[in-house]
Amino acid sequence: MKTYQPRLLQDDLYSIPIDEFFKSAFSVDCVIFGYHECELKILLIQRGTEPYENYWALPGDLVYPNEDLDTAASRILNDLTTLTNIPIKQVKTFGKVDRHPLGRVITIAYLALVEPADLAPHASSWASQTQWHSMNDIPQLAFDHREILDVSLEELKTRILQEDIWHRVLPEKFTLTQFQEVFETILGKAFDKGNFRKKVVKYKFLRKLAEAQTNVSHRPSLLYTFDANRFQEMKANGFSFDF
Amino acid sequence: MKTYQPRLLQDDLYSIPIDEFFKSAFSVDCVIFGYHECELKILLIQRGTEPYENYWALPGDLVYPNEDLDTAASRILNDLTTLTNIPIKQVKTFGKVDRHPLGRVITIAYLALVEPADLAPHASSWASQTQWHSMNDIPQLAFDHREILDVSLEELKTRILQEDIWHRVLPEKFTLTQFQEVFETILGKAFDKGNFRKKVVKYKFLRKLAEAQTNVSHRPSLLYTFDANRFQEMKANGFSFDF
DNA sequence: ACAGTAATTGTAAATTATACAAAAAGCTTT
DNA sequence: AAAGCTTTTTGTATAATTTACAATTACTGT
Repeated sequence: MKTYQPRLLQDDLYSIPIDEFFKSAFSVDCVIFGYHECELKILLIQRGTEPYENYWALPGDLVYPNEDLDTAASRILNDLTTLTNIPIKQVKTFGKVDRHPLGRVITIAYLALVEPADLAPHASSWASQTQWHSMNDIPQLAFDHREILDVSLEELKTRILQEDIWHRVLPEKFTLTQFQEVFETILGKAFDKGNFRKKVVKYKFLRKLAEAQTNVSHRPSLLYTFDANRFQEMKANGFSFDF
Repeated sequence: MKTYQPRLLQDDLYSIPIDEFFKSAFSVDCVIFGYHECELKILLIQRGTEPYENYWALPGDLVYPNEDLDTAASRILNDLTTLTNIPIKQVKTFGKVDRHPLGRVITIAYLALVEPADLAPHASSWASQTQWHSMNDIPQLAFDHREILDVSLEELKTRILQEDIWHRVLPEKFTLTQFQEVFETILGKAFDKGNFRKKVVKYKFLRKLAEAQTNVSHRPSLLYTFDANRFQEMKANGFSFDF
């Protein structure tokens, strides 16, 4: 039988039949955060089968033998939300030996931030249900999903400063207050309104429109749009918010 | 035969025997950067077997069935350098379907920064040789290792600002100029000496000693040590250099 | 018209960054 | 021993940015 000779070791102590190495699987777990009106949520499914039956869990699936990892992540997100073209990016791989009761399964976590209102209401024609949970009230989770969620939240805090993922959770035309609220909610801290506004306006990728809010019982706010091109240019030069 | 029913799909189109999923393997590739006197290097091995025989490659190995990912990374680093207790952290997982000619193998990249002089000279009792290469002169690499290296270099630039990995490439007692050179080399840009010094001194985790350099043909520099406790405290509060 | 509310603009003080220049402390050369 | 060379170390004047507020504005509802 052909054996796998570890390339880095000098003796034969650890010779293991190569087949033993090709008995693993990997899954992708999607950490799908939702933001709506100052609340951060997380999309969870309730498992319909063992192991961890009835537990809440991050939506995930095994990766098909001929499927790229990134493709698998997009597929799962799409199956679950019907959303397409959502940027979804790798966070980290979790690979403890005993993390999965059924065998050696490592999982690659992916992260996305979406607007919950964009989701097609998902009739659960299969056993497990899908539900948004507030980040302030997370049930016990299956596997090591709590750890994955914690790590991903930290990653979200980093990404929101570097990428334009906040764009997806705001309407096409938005106020600077709405913009500020996204950052306050996700980063978990408040900013001085006047100073925050001056800081972001000077970057020039938020473009002031001629329109204003209507039907608000106070001074109406001017509306802004996002100039994605300008942002990409700045990102290419290493731009990042320093909140 | 038992089949794996993808949890997220509503029909049976994709039912695949579950065995098909457990035919993958994963490897760990170590991106070991070395810094010495204003030069950044990378540790490569020359492969002694197919595929990619004779190509230079990042040192890596398949992960044993009962081995944690982090453990595998430390093992490989230790086999190669005899170094222990080096912090080595995950960068990213690379999982294109066709990245490995022998089957479905995804690889998890890990990163470390070490002082080349610390390495026990490694008699190559096995076919492939191990060698430091300047980052300015990288040969063609096996698999997708060039991409892995590029991503890891970017990650190194981020980590050097947030973690104390620079500590390992400096002697116990070092000058502020040496300290500055590490950052200049890795980030690839120069800083004003006076201003750089003032900025880092005010953080208080570099402690001035009563000693100075000797036998230098110019004003001798005062020596500093690193106060790791103070740094950890600051890191816990979100500290990061803003060079 | 007036009160209530949040948006927007303004500003003074404090802090930090930047670009240099000057002084200091060794060795080396004359 | 003095003068020169080199790099460290400290200083400084200016510009730029941050911060904490205050003042003003523009709507709705009474």
